[in-house]
Amino acid sequence: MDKSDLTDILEEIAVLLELKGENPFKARAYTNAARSLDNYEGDMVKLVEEGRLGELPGIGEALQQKITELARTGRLDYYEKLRESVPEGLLALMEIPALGPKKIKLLHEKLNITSVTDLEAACQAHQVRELPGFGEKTEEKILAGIAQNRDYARQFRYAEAWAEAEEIREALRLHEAILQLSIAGSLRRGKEIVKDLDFVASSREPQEVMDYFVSLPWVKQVTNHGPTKSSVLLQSGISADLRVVADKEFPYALHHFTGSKEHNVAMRQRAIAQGKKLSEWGLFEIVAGTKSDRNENGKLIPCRNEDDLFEALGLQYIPPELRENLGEIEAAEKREIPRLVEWTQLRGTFHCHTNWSDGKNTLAEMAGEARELGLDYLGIADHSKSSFQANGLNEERLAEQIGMISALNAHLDDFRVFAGSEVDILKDGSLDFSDDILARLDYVVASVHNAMNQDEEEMTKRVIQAMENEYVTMLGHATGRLLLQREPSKIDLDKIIDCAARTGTWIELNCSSWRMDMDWRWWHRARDKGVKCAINPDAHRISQLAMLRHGVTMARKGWLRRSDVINTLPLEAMRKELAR
DNA sequence: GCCGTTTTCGGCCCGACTGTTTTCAGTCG
Repeated sequence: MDKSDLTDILEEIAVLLELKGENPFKARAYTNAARSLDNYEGDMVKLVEEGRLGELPGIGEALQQKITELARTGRLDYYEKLRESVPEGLLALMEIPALGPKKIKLLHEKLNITSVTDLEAACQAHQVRELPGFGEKTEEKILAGIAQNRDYARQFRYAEAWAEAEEIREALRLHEAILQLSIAGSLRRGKEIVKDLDFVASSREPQEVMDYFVSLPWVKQVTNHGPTKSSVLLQSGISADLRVVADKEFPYALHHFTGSKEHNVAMRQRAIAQGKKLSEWGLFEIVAGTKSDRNENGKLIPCRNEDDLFEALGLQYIPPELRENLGEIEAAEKREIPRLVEWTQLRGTFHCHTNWSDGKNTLAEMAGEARELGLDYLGIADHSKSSFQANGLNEERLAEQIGMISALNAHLDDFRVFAGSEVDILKDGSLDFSDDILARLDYVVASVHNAMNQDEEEMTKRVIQAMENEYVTMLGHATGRLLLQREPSKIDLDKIIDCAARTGTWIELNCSSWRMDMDWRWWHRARDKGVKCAINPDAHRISQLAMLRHGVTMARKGWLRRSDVINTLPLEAMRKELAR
């Protein structure tokens, strides 16, 4: 049983306990333990065998026993009994908005509902509205929720959500009652998948701003319309929240609504430990002797911006991308938050396609656009012959393209096009071109495009073999995932990272909106082993070169500095690097 | 179920909004 199976079970136990009406803090203990395990980067099996699970935060004696039983036998008696005591269909009801453990429990007890189908029928028969705490509106909300979930549990890729959020932000900016405004939430943190758009604004006329927000042209439906907080469903299917506060409250609100939830919990606990209280309304000094009355906030510690807020808690500023409670608070305390890479530091990029294979634009057009973006060099890496579905180049066409590129370079001053290839890593780990062909290129991206369902061992071996080839400059899209569409291939990224460190092979951060691969969660580890990152847009048309900006966001989320990203090298240094 | 420079018992982050009530529980983020 691997770690993710284990944490899934712990999280399920938490939900089951809630549904049974157990002590909610007990349920939370299971959630906390799951997260703690998830964050542990070492060898979990070893930890279990050595009986050192208890060293992880949030894992005490009882959970240590349960996790050990699960890890060793793949089963847990406690869990199985718990499952038997709760009808299976009830778990699915948790996905329906407006329904939580309490209401589900009541539905089950009073109407004997055990599935979404039961619930839908009961709503249609108007039985649900008769229950205490329910009513006509709740019934309608449940029916709408069931329909929407059926439609698809809507999630959105970062780049698409960002584009929409920018439009709305620009529209909001036009409103003269808005003083400060920012995108917040998981989007501001650079999560590769988001569920909604969050905005925070400050104003003296919050009601006006609320009314303006819910009447924006992209709004399909208003789901919440309060005096300081509103939620809408947009035409695109994504929902958006706006919170308005007074100007002096803006930094606290921005921090709060940027999250993550886990980061906020840790920050609040830190505040409490210092005799302070942190909420979306402010950071307060709790005056000694006063009763901890809910409405008694204490003395506000003034902060002009988020920098001040972190400083007031004895922390270095933490960029939004790092706020996942994955060590950033500890680092900030020691003043060890690195200076993260910035978009303007990128000097070029490598993995781009043209109309020679499956791209839409010509060599010259791609080069022109890259120059327009302020880059000094662009690498072309069209597909190799085995990718016939993508019109991959054979040896002759590749030779011809190399010629074209040097001709193009001849009348480009202070810009350079590098000739490369995205060479298929074949099923057996060999490459699609022979070494003497690869030797003629400026660089080589090696990628897997077929037989993506190999088992982990085979896939890992296959990719490592390719990376060991001396002509392979970098590994393309390490797992082959397509966000919200195709799961990543099974591959041991720890071994891939070790191999990259050993062979000096770069690993790509493919920032196509569908990929964002290798995932940000692995870069910190790669960085610490000295592996270089190449941020590449995998652009198939000129407009996709702009994805580089989002690639930098993901690199930042992976704690990467300028020196970790190879394509921050200026042209001359890059020429030498490639020659090496 | 976890945890402890006030605590080994009694806390556990905190507040807005909705829909139901007629002062508040449940849900959500």
